[in-house]
Amino acid sequence: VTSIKEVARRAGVAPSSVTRVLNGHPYVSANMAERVFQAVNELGYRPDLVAAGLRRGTSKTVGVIISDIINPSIAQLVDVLETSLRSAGYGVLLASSHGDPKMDVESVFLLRQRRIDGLVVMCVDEGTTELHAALTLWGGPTVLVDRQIDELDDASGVLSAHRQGSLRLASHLLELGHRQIGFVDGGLLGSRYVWRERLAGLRQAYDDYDLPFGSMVIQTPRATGENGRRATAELLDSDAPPTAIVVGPNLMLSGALVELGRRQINVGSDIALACLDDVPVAQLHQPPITALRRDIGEVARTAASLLLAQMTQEATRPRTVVLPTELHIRESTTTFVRPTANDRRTRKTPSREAIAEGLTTG
Amino acid sequence: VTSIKEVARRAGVAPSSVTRVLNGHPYVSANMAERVFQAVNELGYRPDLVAAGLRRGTSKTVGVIISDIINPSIAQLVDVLETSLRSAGYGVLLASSHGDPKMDVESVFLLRQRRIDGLVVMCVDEGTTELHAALTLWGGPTVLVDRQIDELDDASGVLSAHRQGSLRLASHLLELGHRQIGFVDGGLLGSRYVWRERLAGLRQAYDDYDLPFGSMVIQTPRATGENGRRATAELLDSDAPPTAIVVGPNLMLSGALVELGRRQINVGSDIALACLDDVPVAQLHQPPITALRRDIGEVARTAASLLLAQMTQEATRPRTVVLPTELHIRESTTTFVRPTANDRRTRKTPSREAIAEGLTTG
DNA sequence: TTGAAAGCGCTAACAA
DNA sequence: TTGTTAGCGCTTTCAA
Repeated sequence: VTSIKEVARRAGVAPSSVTRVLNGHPYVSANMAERVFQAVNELGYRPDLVAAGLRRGTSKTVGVIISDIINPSIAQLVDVLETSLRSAGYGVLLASSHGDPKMDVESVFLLRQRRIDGLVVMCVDEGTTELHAALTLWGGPTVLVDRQIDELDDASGVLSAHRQGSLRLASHLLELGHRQIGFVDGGLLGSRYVWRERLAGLRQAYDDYDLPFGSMVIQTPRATGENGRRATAELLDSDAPPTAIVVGPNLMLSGALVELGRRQINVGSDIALACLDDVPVAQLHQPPITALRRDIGEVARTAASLLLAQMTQEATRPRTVVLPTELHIRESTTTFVRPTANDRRTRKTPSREAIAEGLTTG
Repeated sequence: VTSIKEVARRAGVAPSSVTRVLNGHPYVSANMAERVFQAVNELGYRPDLVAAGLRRGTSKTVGVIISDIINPSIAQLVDVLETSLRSAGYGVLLASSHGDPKMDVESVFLLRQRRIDGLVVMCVDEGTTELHAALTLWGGPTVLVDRQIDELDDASGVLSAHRQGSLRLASHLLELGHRQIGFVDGGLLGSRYVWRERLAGLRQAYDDYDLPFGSMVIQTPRATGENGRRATAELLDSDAPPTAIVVGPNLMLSGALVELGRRQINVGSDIALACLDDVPVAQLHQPPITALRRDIGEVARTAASLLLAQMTQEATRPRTVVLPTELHIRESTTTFVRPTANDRRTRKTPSREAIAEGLTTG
């Protein structure tokens, strides 16, 4: 309500001088600075960032496109992202697509209309040409999180090494003698990149052991508890039920645990179970559940810093950073009586790091 | 990048005419409208909402202050809120406090600087005078969700009938013969209103049955799985261990289940268990867990519509709406062998609706 | 070191 | 029915 003019009038100076004082212009007399500060305090003046942005050509606002905030991992990402960006003076404009790829596209347009300085993309489907077109049209600083768009060459990216993680987890299970691995994840509405990489790692593990691909893979549209439960039931009811199950995080894991509980199948002793994200429940569960861990906070902080670099430094080239995934082996897979002990074999290639990616690429 | 001037030039009209066409001004010739639309399409023009907002004095943006988006209930609220507001043409600026009441206050100032048209408050601590001062200074359309600030008389509110729900749940347990009820919730960093009301309902239930208050109440600072587990352990290790446990949602519930599992205490047969929110796990669990349900989507939609009413209709008085809570009784409480059958008694007042609040108040 | 003036992109009042 | 003009609140030349 109080504008810069009122402050100027009260301090007996010109509006431009108020700006100079507040923005730390080098040439201001101590006398004027003091008068301005006093007026500012008396009036409780806070500059209008929208007006300033219009003039400066920068809004100090970042758009964040998310597929579905109900997913706790995404919620955490948004949380840390907001913290990092806020401390750099940026506000976060949120656009959720609720699992609808069309909203991904519309969000890009809407955020662009709001003059965002940068964009973080955690969309539903990064594979549509409409989205590629919209992002190209936008053309500003962009970071893709756990998504890959080859058609977009001037965007930064933060990826987790899902393929490597999946490979390690599957190798762990194959090493223990498992041959039938059930694989349940909510991939249809979510990142294509993550799904593709996880599956590739799984395939590679069988390949490394010179075994035929023995996984039954179920991809659910949404990562809900009911879908997790149903997919688990489907696995258990199949002709060749798995001796080990790998399941997506959060509600999917809960759903799987519920179905196993109903059938009185004990995790660890009757079946091996592992989770694709190291969520709290995995650690709390008795027995503790083997899981892949990635540092979501670091993913978010990296995304923020890549974006800030692009927004503040003109010359910054977009970069893609791949962050590591760790396998945390716990009792849910280690206490299992070896299912096919007579068929033990070792990896044909000695190094399990064969496909390890470099941690950063230009 | 393309401004209204370029559109005007291409269409051979004045900029103001472009505005008129795009904003549906009544007096525009079909001829001009067509030329403008064509130019708009050719250039892919989308008006700059920031500039329009500066001129109009309205930003079509709403600020949302949240305590912690990690909480799935809050995530869902934000999700539905965003949907409702977006379809009314508003963008959502998110400000998370990460459990720090000071950030609540700072967020109000920051959002104000960004010229928001309205504010949704789901802050960490609605009880500080600093926040009251900041909100009063802001003075625009405001909706408090599950929070109550008496000092603020021109804000709308959406509340859930937590007291009534808690009363019903506790009555249900007392009716079954339980006398020692363990009560675990993460209230310290979160809404004072919710905590206060839930506790009041619990107290009232004992009162209605003319029984001495027999609950052991544990308030954890954050609603984490580990805190839920630890509080449950504390209850079970106490001198008078409870025969029934009431626990907060999500991770708190998971934590409680874990601790009971570790001790081989079977839910339903060895102990009664109920949850303060009807989260998916409560329904999936075997046996299904008795829970209080509120429609979070409706809470969010109500908040959105109250805010929209205040933002669009000048004369709208702020309102507070109380939405119902339902008790869903499931096997986790009904299969329990009555713990103190020799001490059965009925409620002294016949109506359990004694404290039922009216569903809406001015 | 400070003030006056112009302008960011849009819209609304006024004039034609 | 349409064009011209002024101005939202701020910042940035330019001039003093």
